[in-house]
Amino acid sequence: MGRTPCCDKNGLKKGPWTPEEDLKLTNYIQIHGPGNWRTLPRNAGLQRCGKSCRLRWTNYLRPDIRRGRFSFEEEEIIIQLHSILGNKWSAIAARLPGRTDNEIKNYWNTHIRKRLLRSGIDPVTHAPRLDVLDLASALCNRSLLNPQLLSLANTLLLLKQENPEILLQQHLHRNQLCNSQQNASMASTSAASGVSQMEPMQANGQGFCYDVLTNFGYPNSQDNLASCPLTNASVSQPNYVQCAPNPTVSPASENSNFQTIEGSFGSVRSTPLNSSSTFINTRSTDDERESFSSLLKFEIPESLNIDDFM
DNA sequence: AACTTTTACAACCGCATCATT
DNA sequence: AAATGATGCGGTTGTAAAAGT
Repeated sequence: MGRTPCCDKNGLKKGPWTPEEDLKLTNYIQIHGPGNWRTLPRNAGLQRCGKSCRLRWTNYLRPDIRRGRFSFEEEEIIIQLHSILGNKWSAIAARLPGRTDNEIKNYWNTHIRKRLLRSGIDPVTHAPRLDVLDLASALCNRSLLNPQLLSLANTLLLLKQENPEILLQQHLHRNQLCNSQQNASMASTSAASGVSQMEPMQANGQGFCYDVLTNFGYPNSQDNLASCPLTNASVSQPNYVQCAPNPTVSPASENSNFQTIEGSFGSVRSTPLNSSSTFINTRSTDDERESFSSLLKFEIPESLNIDDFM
């Protein structure tokens, strides 16, 4: 379909907005409300195109915008939502009141993405980066990863490419199991302590349950979120895969707090159900966030230039 | 102190989608 | 049904500030 430019660019100003322009736009919208962006700049006495006005308003001037740095809880939510929604910034922003899609997108690209990369997590798939990890392992001349995990991950990658339906079935089945496990866990925790530390993750009974399988399989599935507005409390930890510090496979009995991928996948660790989420969520500074990253069981050596893999 | 590089984020651009005629 | 307009979205760019040399 033919589509004309949103405005005649001749004579219209571009670039950063001045306080005077902001004032004009704000005053006009306070009186007439937002909308009619094509005619708004002329009526408001602005030498801008409507699109520019709309963006300035929605991304900066809107009174309900929550400015300032992102809290750790917000960051967690963003990571979790991104693992499911992908780069659907507006959908993510819709679940973070006061934050704009542009702001989230920028924050992702400048902070979160880099942090995930440093932690050996692929920011697109949210899965461990096998290329980096393999190389890191080789450089360090020691096995950082459970070889069975690497083998499993490779298998999953192949499965994803060749027959994604299998992973979907596994994923659906696993979510059911996961929910029941979480409910059971909450019940037992509550019974033992009287106060459940898991409660925030499961407050709505629809707690998230992400793992390697989920993210290898369907990072963009939106089904679970369509009718599920998130609160800080309803989001669990990111799906960092914890790898055994030594090459031997830890017996499941030693790590009962780790779920196993059922069926043929054996004892690969996944999202811890009752680990340190409470502890983590109390942290907020950059250094502290970095220390959270250090909780990961594998690390990328300094000698490895992550940028080469970006 | 001067210059260069990096970082952070506001703003722009082009395309997609929905609404209206 | 097709054409057009309005708005929204996501990728990308530009630039000021901060950090490094």
